[in-house]
Formats: sequence, C-alpha cells, structure tokens
Amino acid sequence: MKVNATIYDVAKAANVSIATVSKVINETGHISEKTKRKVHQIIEELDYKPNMMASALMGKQTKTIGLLIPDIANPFFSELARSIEDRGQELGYNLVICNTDYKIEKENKYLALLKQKSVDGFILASGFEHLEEVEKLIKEKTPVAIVARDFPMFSINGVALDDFMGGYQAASYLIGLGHENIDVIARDVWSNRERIRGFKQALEENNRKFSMNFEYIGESTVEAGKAITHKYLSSSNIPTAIFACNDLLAAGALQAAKENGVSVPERLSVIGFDNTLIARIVEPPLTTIGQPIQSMGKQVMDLIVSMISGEQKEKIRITLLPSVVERESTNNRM
Amino acid sequence: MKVNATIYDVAKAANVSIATVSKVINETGHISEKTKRKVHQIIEELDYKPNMMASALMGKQTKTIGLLIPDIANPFFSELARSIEDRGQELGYNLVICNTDYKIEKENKYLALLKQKSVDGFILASGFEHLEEVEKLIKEKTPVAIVARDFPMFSINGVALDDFMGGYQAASYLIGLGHENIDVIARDVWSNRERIRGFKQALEENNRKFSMNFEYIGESTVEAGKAITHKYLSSSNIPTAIFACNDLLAAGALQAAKENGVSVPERLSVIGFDNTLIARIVEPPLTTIGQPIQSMGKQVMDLIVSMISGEQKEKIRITLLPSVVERESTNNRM
DNA sequence: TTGAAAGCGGTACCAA
DNA sequence: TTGGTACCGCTTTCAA
Repeated sequence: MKVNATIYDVAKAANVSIATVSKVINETGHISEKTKRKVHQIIEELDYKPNMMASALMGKQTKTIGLLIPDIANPFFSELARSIEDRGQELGYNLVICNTDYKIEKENKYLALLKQKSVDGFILASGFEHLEEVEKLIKEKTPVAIVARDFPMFSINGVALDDFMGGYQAASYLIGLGHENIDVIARDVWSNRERIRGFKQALEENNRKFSMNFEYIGESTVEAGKAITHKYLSSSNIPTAIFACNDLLAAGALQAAKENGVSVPERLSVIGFDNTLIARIVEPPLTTIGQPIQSMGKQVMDLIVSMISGEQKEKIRITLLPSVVERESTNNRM
Repeated sequence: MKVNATIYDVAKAANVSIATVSKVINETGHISEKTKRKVHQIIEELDYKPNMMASALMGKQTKTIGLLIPDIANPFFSELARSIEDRGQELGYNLVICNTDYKIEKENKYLALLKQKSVDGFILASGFEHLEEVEKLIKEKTPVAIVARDFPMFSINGVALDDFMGGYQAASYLIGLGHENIDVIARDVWSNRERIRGFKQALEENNRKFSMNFEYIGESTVEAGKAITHKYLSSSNIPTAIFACNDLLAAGALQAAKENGVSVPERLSVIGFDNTLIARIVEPPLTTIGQPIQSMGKQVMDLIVSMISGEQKEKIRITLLPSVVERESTNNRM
C-alpha cells in the first residue's frame, strides 16, 4: 500500500521548503524558473496530488457544490442534473446530489450536512415555499441559487422558466387548434400556479372559460395523471383537450385516454410540459411546452460559480422562455 | 455574517479544553455526566457543527462516496443512482455523482479528482474493460465496488445482474410464445455479450438458430434502436420478435415498427431489458427483463460501506437474478 | 528568491 | 475525569 505523497515528500525530494512547493503549485510569489522546473519534475515523479481537505481547511474552495433535487429518478430532474454537472465539470466543480422528495426536513438535513462538509455553495431545485433555513445560509454568505423554481417573494439568485408564459403558450396553442373545453392537471406548487395563471390569461383573452373539472393532484406521477384523467373523462363535462403540467402527468393522461377508448389526438388533445425524453417516447409523441433544460443547467452553474468567486454582488434572477414543441398528441378541431 | 463556531469557541464557553469537547462529541474517553451536559448545552446554544474537513485531515472518514456513472439522464442509471443515494442517506453517506459518458479519460479524471477530495470510496457503474487506474486504487486500499456491470476477469468487489440468465430468460420467453425468428439489438459491451450468450444458449436448447441480421450498434439510445430496427424490418429475413438489450432501445424498436406499419405485438413482439420507467409508458407497455434496481443500489452501498469499515476483507461478488416482467409488447404466435 | 513558523479545526496520546 | 500538545497537509505572512 503506497501512501500518497505529501507536500513534505516533494519538498524533501526537491531540496526546497514546503513553502516553495506550495508557491510553485499555486503560482504565487516569485520562484526561479530553475526551482519551478525541479519541483514540477518531482511532483511528476512522485505523482503528488495536493490534498484538497487540507487546503479547504485553510479557507480555500472545495470545488464542490451541493445539488438538492426532489428526485433524480424523475426524467426532468435527471436531465437537469446532467446539464448542471456538465457545466460543473467544465468549470472544475463536482456535484453532490441529494434527493429531497419535496420534503423540507430532508432539505434542511442536507443543507446542514453539506455545510459541514464545506461545499462551496448550493443549487436548489427542490423548491419549497418556506425557506427559513436557506435564508440563514444566505445571511452567512453561503452562495445559494435556485433553478427551475421561482420564488418571487424571496430574495435569492436563480434561474427559472417563465411559467406564466408557459401556461399562456399552452392555452394559446390549444385555443388556436379550436379547443374550447380544456382541463388542467397539476400539482399544487408555485410554478404550476403560475402556469395556470398564464393559462387562464390566454383563456380570458379569447373569451373562453376555465375548466369546471379542475382540481390539484397530490403528486406528479404517471399514475396520478392517469387517475385524474379518468375522472375528467367520466365527468359530465368531457374535455377535448388536456394541459398536463409535466410530461409524466401527460403520459398518464395518454394511458387513461387509451383505457377509455378515446383516441389521441382525434378525440382528445394532450399537451405536456418540460419536453423530456418522455415526450419523445410515448405514443403518440407528446406536444409539450419545452423548457430549455440544457441552458438552465448551464446558467445556474455559471451563476453559483460567479457568486462563489464574488463577481456576482447584486441579486439576479434569470428567466428563460419556454416554447411549444409540436408533436402528435394535439389536433386541430376545425 | 455570523462565523461558524469552532471547537475552541465551545471549549471556551464551557470552560473546558478542546480535548474534552472532542471527547464528548465522539463519545470517547470518560467524561462526567455533568461536563457532558454542559458541553452539549453549549453546542446547542452556539449551533456548533464540527468541520468535517478538519476531522478528515486527521484520518477520519468524509462520509462521501464517489459514484461514477455513464449518464445520469439515462433512466436506468438515474433510477440506480436514486436507489444508491437512498441507501447512502440511511447510512449517513453522501454521493458525488460524475457522468463518464463511457469515456475512460473521464473516468480516470474523476477518479483522481475525487481521490484528492478524500472520498471514502468509489462505486463504479461505468464499466470499462481496461481498469488499470482502478487497479491502482485498489492496491492503495481505496474501497472500490462496481455495480450493474460484471468483470469476471477482474478481482473487484461488486454487485451485478446475472446477465447470462437475463438473455436466457428473454429467449426462453419468446420461444415459449412460438417465435422462431428473433433479432437482437445490443451495444458491444461485456454485459450484452453475456446476455447474448444466454440468449443463444436458450436458442440452442430449443434447436433454434441465432439471428442472421445481428450486428452491434454504436450507442444505446432510442434513435439507435429505431435505426437498426428499420434495417432488420427491411431485411430479407424479417423477424417476428426483437430482443433489445435495454428499454430505450426497445422504445426505438417500437417506433420503427410503427413507422413501418407493423403492429406490436400482433406482427412483431418486442422485449426490453431493465424494466425502467420507459417500459411502463411506451405504447404498448413493454415486456422486459427486469433488473432489481432498488436491490442493486442498496446492496452496492452496503458493500462499499462494509469495505470502508474494514468488515469486508475477502473479495465478494453479489449476483442478482433478473425476471421477466410481462406487459403487452409480446404476443403468442401460436 | 527562499524558508521558518503560525495557523486552519479537529483527533488522540499521554500526563496530571 | 480532564487537559496539554503534537500532528494531519496545506497556505500565508514575514524575515532572511
């Protein structure tokens, strides 16, 4: 068992002090070319890698970011995590990923734990609406950014989608197709309330009225989407279109429609949200409101890094715009 | 900006030495009840949390594990990562997740980087077949376990699926349904070679011969699955069934079948592998060889932790068995 | 240009 | 039962 070389081993082998070695590694101070070469050579020979714990102890960065996400097994979040990690890698950061299951206790637990581990900052994709613990962190100057969630009443940096616009686009698109009776599937979280607000706005502008069937559901799963769609489809006011607030829910809607023998898009149009892998593999492929997931991941990573480096002094909110991605689950009524 | 309390602050406030504080925290040595209470109280008041970097420097664990995975956006891996993280959380470990894209350079880079960050061990879901760097780590006594990949010629701990059995089950099931002409979709990696070996075994036992159309594909994506299926379907030897080595590929096969106007399962049966979310949402829902993903995640986490703690001295290989999950993409020919 | 030494925040051995 | 202190591996003054 070869033990890893330390800065002392390098110093000894190079006949210099550890201070000198430290300086050539960090390119601080003035060291002669000759010494530099010598030290680099020894570093090479010994395969020396600085211990990051030790430098972190001295106040340096750990180059590690905590990513708190509801559920990495959810395609939207796994795609988002992927894009964040990609950018992190380019910038030299690692991600420790924590699944919160939308539970505030889990979020708080992870927050405390990772703080002990000296992560450089946090990216929150979890999205609660009571952020006391997060507020504490911010007060302590710990860099925190949110992504894919919006908290208009909370002073925190982040990148989010214009959810209002997303809902507006969904309704406009469906209305453009001639639909009058559109039901909505959504879990009761802020972003969905925004989407619905945008949705209603478009409805009003076109003198349509909002669904009679609407009710919030408990979780964003295929099964939940299926169950509520069954309900809508057997109501006295059968919709000609459904706006599901994410692709998973929309996939459930598709399944329910099939079980009820109503063909999509002929008798029922379904529009999803997110444009994840899901939208491309269900049958029929899903028309959906696309979130620029790649861009969101990159932006939020850039944001947190600029906060860590101290460049980003003012609060900033980056809003990305959705766009409708047409596929085959929607149909013209006219 | 309130600075975090250190062990010195606690010691001072409690009128004891830092040695004493350390002892009550770690429950080592003999400390009077009274002192313990006092110290705990101060810890509470100051909201003191030990800095894990500092203890890591003294040789303690960081309670962090590196997870190297090809692509977290792939549903199989995101579900696997989820189950590993779940178990990690129960055991008090965090996961730093790295996407390797099946690239050996990326894997090596991450390995070196995370070692610098003093992770307690590595879980590799990546699966390369030349593991020199990994071998080095093992020599240095760094705990490393593999999951969902098998390396029979490599002495490393891990938990894997019995891929041979999976292929055997797939073939047996399809043969039981009366299929004679089964094509295979697979990327050229060890586990798929094993699956195909098992597949051929079952074929032989039933006096069937292996597909004439077979060729390995370059990547495991929906698109690749679709492309190769188009090819198979327009060959001179049209299959009545397809065995896709993962659900994504199977989803692609479904799409190609639809585009060619061949209905599934009436004219073509398709069987997948993994039993991910994908299998439940495509149309028709996929019959697939199910991997016990939850169990794999738990087992590999338990394994790495027991290696870290030193309990697991001998090399161990845990093999889990697949099972066929029947849905609607396969059909009886008879 | 280089090095000695004082930390960073803990752990653990040895005395008291 | 408690405390003094050396040390983990590195950074950073401050002198030389």
